[in-house]
Amino acid sequence: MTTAPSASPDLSAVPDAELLRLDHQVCFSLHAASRAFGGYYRRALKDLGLTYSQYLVMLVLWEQGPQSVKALGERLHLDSGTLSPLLKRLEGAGLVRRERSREDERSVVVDLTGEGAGLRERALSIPRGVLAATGLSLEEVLGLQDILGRLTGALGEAVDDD
Amino acid sequence: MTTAPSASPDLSAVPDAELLRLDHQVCFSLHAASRAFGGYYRRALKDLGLTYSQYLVMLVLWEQGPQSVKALGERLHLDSGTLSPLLKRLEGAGLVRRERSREDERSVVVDLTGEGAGLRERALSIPRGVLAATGLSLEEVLGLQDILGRLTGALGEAVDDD
DNA sequence: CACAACTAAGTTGTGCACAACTCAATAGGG
DNA sequence: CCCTATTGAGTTGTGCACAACTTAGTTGTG
Repeated sequence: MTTAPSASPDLSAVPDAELLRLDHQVCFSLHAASRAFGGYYRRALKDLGLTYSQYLVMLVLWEQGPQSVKALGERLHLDSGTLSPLLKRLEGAGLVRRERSREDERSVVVDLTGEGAGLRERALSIPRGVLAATGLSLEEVLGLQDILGRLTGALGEAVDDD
Repeated sequence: MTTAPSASPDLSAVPDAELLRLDHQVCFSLHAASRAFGGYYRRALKDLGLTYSQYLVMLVLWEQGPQSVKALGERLHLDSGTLSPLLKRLEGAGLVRRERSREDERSVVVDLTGEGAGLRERALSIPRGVLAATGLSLEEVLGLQDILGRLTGALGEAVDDD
């Protein structure tokens, strides 16, 4: 396959105004897709009494068991300002326990209660529905994940070295 | 090139538990990418005094001129509950004007002030930096947009017919 | 014309995301 | 050993997203 000329234009030759329009399209489509996902989950998770973000936390706990708030935050890219109140709500709902670590009193370990662990059974049917609702093939989903992962990594680095 | 067998497995043969893991990665990677984007823009837009969402609204106004809150909401997939306070803040910052339409007193038309229109010049340099920070080629960006657009559409429909 | 149905904005309440901060516990260097 | 720097959670304040609701204005129908 030869290089398609129109598919890899010299970026520096594209005028600012054109890029502003493109930017509109890109950040908008990402933002919109993320919120559309949120909307789907909001309905799917209503029965379980979970929000989208709470579901993400539960997924980590179901997969990887008890861990500190810090570890959860690293996996989910969230800080304590977001996690602390969220975990409090999960605790209030009886799904998790929070306990100060004995080895390091600064650390709080989050663990599933029996009810929290049991909720996993009811969550098992959700992903198939989501996958169907996306209308994407498995290949497309995997390709999407790959690009999104690289995007997140690159943007994170760009922010780090300010 | 022949079809790669592992790339299109029979989805119904994949166990629920496996999908719960995959699912984690899909919704999570989108969520994470969206927030990483937001983080980049937060810094890039600090000088302009805009948030990410305010920037999206300004992009629409720069491109398409004065329009009702409803029209803005349709373009951005946002409702008045989100837009009303956001527009109030933009008005407070002196970037937009809000005026009741004379033809239809229910409707409020949002228009750029001179200052708001002028801000576009300072925004012109942003997209090039973002594009560079993503580390993606223009083809990948366009492909991403395409998939995200279909995703949003499909999820929206899935939610509509509940 | 009257009045019921609908529509456009705005308000209220809940939850998430994140910056900036506090506080207590720990680790490390002199 | 002390004491300074760092770390882990949590709190506070701001803004976004959205459901549910209110209010005012418009449309359509009998």
